[in-house]
Amino acid sequence: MAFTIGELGKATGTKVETIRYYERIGLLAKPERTSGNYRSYGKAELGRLSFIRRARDLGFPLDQVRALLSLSDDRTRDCATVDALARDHLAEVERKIVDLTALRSELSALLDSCEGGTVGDCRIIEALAPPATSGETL
Amino acid sequence: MAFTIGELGKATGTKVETIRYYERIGLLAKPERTSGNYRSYGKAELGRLSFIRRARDLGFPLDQVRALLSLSDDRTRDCATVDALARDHLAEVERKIVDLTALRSELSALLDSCEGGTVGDCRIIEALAPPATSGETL
DNA sequence: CTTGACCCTGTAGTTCCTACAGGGTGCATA
DNA sequence: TATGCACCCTGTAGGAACTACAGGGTCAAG
Ligand SMILES: [Zn+2]
Ligand SMILES: [Zn+2]
Ligand SMILES: [Zn+2]
Ligand SMILES: [Zn+2]
Repeated sequence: MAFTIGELGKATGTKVETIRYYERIGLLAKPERTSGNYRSYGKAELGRLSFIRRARDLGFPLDQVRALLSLSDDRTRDCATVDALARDHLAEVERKIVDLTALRSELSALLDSCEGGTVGDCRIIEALAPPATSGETL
Repeated sequence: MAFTIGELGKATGTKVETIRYYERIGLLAKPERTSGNYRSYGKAELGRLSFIRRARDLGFPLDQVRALLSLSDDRTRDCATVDALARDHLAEVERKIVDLTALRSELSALLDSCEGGTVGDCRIIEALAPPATSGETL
């Protein structure tokens, strides 16, 4: 029924240092200690850390995880805030996908255009170098 | 013909602090100084900083930018190394797109499944909470 | 001559961990 | 009992790529 920090880590896929870090920043409460000053965790902490990890896996940053945790405490409240948080995060993920997709096109166009040869002829370098105002070496 | 740091920043879309940062980490050489100890830049620095910025905009991390810069110096060399760098980076971008796309599906499925109501019924919270081993509040 | 925009240095903060260094603790084994 | 060894403790620093002060100088205009 009681875990050491290492066991809690194994159970949740979290490194020991990360758990201590979460404690330091107040995301996890300070747990009880054994006589030998080891942290001692129970089911409640396991649940809380699992929650945190799943939210992190979904890409929520820690401050949003914090918000989700405190929202989830009051089960009678309207879930609109939770949903808004998730919607915001989804929008952010979508923005990143758009950005990266544009990047991918640029990069692959660059790669397609390079035909090998010397750096002097490489289209990738050429694309990076500033527009030739007059013909001299960088 | 000579720019202040602010002018160089405006010309390249770079914050002044970022330029000083690049200098500190050796990505830009220490420029000349005016009598009043202001940094003074010329065309060459403008070109180099533009190169850096474009590479950054394409998502290359600074150490790869550094590598690209030093590769671009020797224009007679084979461009295979440049191309390999770009290919690696493209692969990385593609990995991120895959990850984010999976994330997007998960998030939007979650959002679709929530029908409003209280936090107690919210599917988003439910999906984050650990599998109910017995029915108690977190 | 004063105001304001700009510049200088140096340091600390951001995000989310991760990695030591320099110690204790707990359990098995020889 | 001594000795490993795996694990735990605290506290601090690093890493990526900036960003933001604080506490000053400099320069051009009015
Ligand atoms: Zn987000
Ligand atoms: Zn090439
Ligand atoms: Zn990359
Ligand atoms: Zn909901």
